[in-house]
Amino acid sequence: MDVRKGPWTAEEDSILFNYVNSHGEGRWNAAACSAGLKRSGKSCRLRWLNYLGPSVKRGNITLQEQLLILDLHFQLGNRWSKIARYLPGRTDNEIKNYWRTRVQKQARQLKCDVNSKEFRDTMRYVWMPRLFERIQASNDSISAIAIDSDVVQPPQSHLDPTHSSPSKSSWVNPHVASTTSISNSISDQVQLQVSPVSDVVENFKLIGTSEKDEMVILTDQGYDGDTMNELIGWEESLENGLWNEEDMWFLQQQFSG
DNA sequence: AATTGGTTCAACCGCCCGAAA
DNA sequence: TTTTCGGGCGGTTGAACCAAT
Repeated sequence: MDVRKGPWTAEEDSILFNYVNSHGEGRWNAAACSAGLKRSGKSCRLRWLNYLGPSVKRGNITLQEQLLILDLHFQLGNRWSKIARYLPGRTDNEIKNYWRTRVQKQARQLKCDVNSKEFRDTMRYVWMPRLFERIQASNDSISAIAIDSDVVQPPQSHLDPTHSSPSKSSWVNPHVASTTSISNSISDQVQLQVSPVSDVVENFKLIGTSEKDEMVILTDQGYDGDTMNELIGWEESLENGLWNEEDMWFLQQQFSG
């Protein structure tokens, strides 16, 4: 039998959307047949979970979400579906794509392995703290999230005419933190909306005060002068969103002395 | 205006696991 | 106990898009 592959049409989307809405999820092979879709059950499941599902959140990954992804990847590795559970509305596919297109790209530009100590330390002691600072400085601050902490992303879909753009501060699921065993991490700070106390954030506080001592922290992580120079001279990074001009200024303040 | 090279992301593939037959 | 099947997962691909030349 002929099974269609490739991009889904609006008509196929509509058929699957209506079918799942009236029959529920699961039994995807049977669903594909019953709905009259010339698609594999797998393809239907994927389309629903990654695109059509009412909880799928669209739009750019926020600073908070970036921070969560980095922190969770530290703890869980490439367990995309597990990471996705901490980011309501985001799919494992989306997170995996973010990691591959943004994070791995940074490693390539630094000419180091994404799993190397150098790169992991760069993330942990430079990139993540800067993200955290930017979150605090922006309107997306954690205090703002705390105000909205009881707001969970409402169901939405591109097929739903009432669909509105996601609220910037409504992605936090207050139920997640209570079910996670991950502790003392940024994910907890964000999920629980409490004041920052994690190791990473503590280190950031130290680094962020621009005191000379903090260079010790960084050099203790194994950076030599050349590596630091590469970091500082890494101006292409300005263009891809991970570092902004303020970041580069910050790095220069920290490392050029 | 056409071409080229890089980036993004939706979709597929292959493997694995657990439940049911 | 073995086989089959549905579903989940991580890795990979390729079309669409965009910016630079």
